[in-house]
Amino acid sequence: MLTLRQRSILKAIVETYIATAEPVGSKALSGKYNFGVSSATLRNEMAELIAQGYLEQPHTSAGRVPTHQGYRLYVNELMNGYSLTPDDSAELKNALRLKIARYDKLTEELGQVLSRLTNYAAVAAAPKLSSGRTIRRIDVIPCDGQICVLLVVLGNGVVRDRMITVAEKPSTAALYDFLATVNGMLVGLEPSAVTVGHLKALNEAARYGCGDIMAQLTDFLTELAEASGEMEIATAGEGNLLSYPEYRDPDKAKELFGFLNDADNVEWLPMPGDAPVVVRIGAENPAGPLQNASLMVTGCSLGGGYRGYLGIVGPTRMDYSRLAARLSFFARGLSAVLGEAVNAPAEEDKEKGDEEHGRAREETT
Amino acid sequence: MLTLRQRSILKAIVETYIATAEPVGSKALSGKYNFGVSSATLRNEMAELIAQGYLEQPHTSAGRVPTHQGYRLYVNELMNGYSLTPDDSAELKNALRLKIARYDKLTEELGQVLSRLTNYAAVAAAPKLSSGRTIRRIDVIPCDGQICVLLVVLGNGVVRDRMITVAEKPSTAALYDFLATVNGMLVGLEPSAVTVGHLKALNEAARYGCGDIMAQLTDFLTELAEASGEMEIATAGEGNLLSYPEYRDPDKAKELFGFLNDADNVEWLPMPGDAPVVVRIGAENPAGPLQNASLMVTGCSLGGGYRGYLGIVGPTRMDYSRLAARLSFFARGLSAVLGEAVNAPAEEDKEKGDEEHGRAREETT
DNA sequence: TTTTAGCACTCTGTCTCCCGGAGTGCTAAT
DNA sequence: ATTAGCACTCCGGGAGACAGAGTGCTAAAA
Repeated sequence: MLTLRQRSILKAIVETYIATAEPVGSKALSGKYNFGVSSATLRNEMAELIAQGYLEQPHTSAGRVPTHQGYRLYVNELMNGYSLTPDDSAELKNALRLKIARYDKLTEELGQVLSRLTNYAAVAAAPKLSSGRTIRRIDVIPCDGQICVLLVVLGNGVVRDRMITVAEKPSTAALYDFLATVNGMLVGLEPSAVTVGHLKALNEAARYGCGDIMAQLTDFLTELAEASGEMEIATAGEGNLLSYPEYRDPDKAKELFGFLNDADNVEWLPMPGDAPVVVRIGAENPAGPLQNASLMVTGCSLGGGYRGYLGIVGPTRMDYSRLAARLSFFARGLSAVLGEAVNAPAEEDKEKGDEEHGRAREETT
Repeated sequence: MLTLRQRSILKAIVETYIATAEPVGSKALSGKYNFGVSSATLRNEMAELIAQGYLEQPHTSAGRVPTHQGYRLYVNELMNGYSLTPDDSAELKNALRLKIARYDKLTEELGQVLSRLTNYAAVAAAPKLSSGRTIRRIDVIPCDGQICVLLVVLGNGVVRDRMITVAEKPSTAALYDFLATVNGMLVGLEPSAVTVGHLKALNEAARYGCGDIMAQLTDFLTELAEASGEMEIATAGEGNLLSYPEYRDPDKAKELFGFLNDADNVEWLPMPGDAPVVVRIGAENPAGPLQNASLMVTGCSLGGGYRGYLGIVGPTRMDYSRLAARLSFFARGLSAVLGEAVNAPAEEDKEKGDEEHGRAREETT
């Protein structure tokens, strides 16, 4: 229902608005781009675009601003795939040399890197470590005094530990027996698959001063089981948003900051299955404070079949094309690095697809 | 050199300025407090306070604002010890029921709690886990495929782990021998005390396919040794600052945010030995972006002889008295909880000193 | 029928001016 | 030493003026 010319006008408007943050008028537009038509014609076309809901006017006699719908059309059909410049990809690749020594700080570190890379607020999410992994080994290591360490090693090299205190230390032999029993029964199960029956049986085996340990192990396993399937989410770089005129009002900024920092709430983060990059523009977001912000999210493989998610939060007036390209490139690079850490595959197909990272998949509406 | 009356006038000015964020004039002051003197006299005294550097005027014919020096005197000598209300202490105690299941997220979680509790930006610092602890046990746990997990258990129940990949898996027996040798040689040492000699000797012992593991263990130990003595630092709740008029200018806010989030830099955080609460006001801070902010820091015991630090960052116009009280109470409570987790002492002396948390120790100048 | 030129109109943002209010410094009287 | 009084200063907010950018509409041109 939009003519070709209308589409290219919309595209031009979105792009200049993204660049300037100011309503764009017909004259300025016809000066910058060369449509071969006069500003009057542009005005007529813009009027039509307003009628169809792609643009709006802050007030009569102001320039035009894209609506959510306008951005959406832009993202879905209009915007160019962005070619990363050599500088871009060098920068991104460089950022990928991050240390992932500590798996449990992965989300935080990724968030920080990503926010620095994009100059927006970033979000990173990964399944909690125990999620869906089977128990490989349970161990108890006595330390100083009454302290012991409980260790649960899960699939893919994930280790969870917990410090406990015991009333009295079991003998080495008793501990050995205890561990043999426990491991015999629980290895191979997921924490969530440990039943009351298992625990009861183990409790009986836990004589000779291991009862105390058993109780705390039960707690620990329960906790691991409960964390299964949950996502851990970290945000970073909120401060970057203060640069953008949209967030110069500290109250707005504060609202969004507060929302992003409320780590308990993950509902707002889409977790795309296979779309390269999911974009949610303004009102498309379910959560209130995001309704005048935009969110871009992409998934990445964390190795071992686990998926993490990387995203960017910013004003609706975002450089979607460029950011989608960077986000997607970064996520793919990360997948390669993490996949490599686990599966050690050959990796040198990185160069081949640099151009076509830019196209974002439309959000299912 | 200040008369008693001047001191109480300064006190009144600081307190009303803290409450209102607006320059306080002689008339308003004489209306609110009852000094038994007229506003003219107040003016004379205020002029003297300006001459001595405790106050300043944004411009002629405006009210007065405390200088850093004024705040300093207030904090050192003028302010009342703040009595926590029952609500206060209930709230604080409640916050102490936080989960400290994951020692390695301690700083982040504490920072978040503290910022929520105070409505300022908060900072928490703790020594990196490996700092100064001896090796209790080293273990290697084979997982799926070529993945193994390297475990190093340190004193006080601190566990560090690392995922590694090996070219080929050693046999169970070889691994057993290898671990026996490694543990025999390294247990009881601090990671930083492991010498090249040790490693060389171990390398020779690492036959039967364990060479790969040994190399990665060496890396890991080196890393642990290097982290010794370093502090880990986390900030949280920067967004809270946006509420205060001092940070309504997004550029100011951004500068401070950026600074606080630069985790590499810890120079700016004082780590008091025994002072209840250290206060650094404005220009007393070494770091640029903090020079028009204030910082309150207190230490707390993390158990096992380790000390962490908790702090608050905000505008110089802070409610020092109240915050010092809360900070100190929180830190003491935390010390009790963490001390208990490690040493399990009796703890019920908590109630006794609620009144005198408020007095902050002067910064050594 | 589509495009364009022209024109009158509207709205914003900025600048200036103005004024009330709060506060000061000084002087003279208490 | 204190106070009352007074003239002066400065900020902040509101009213008015104005330039600039942009619009909608109409009538002419293609």
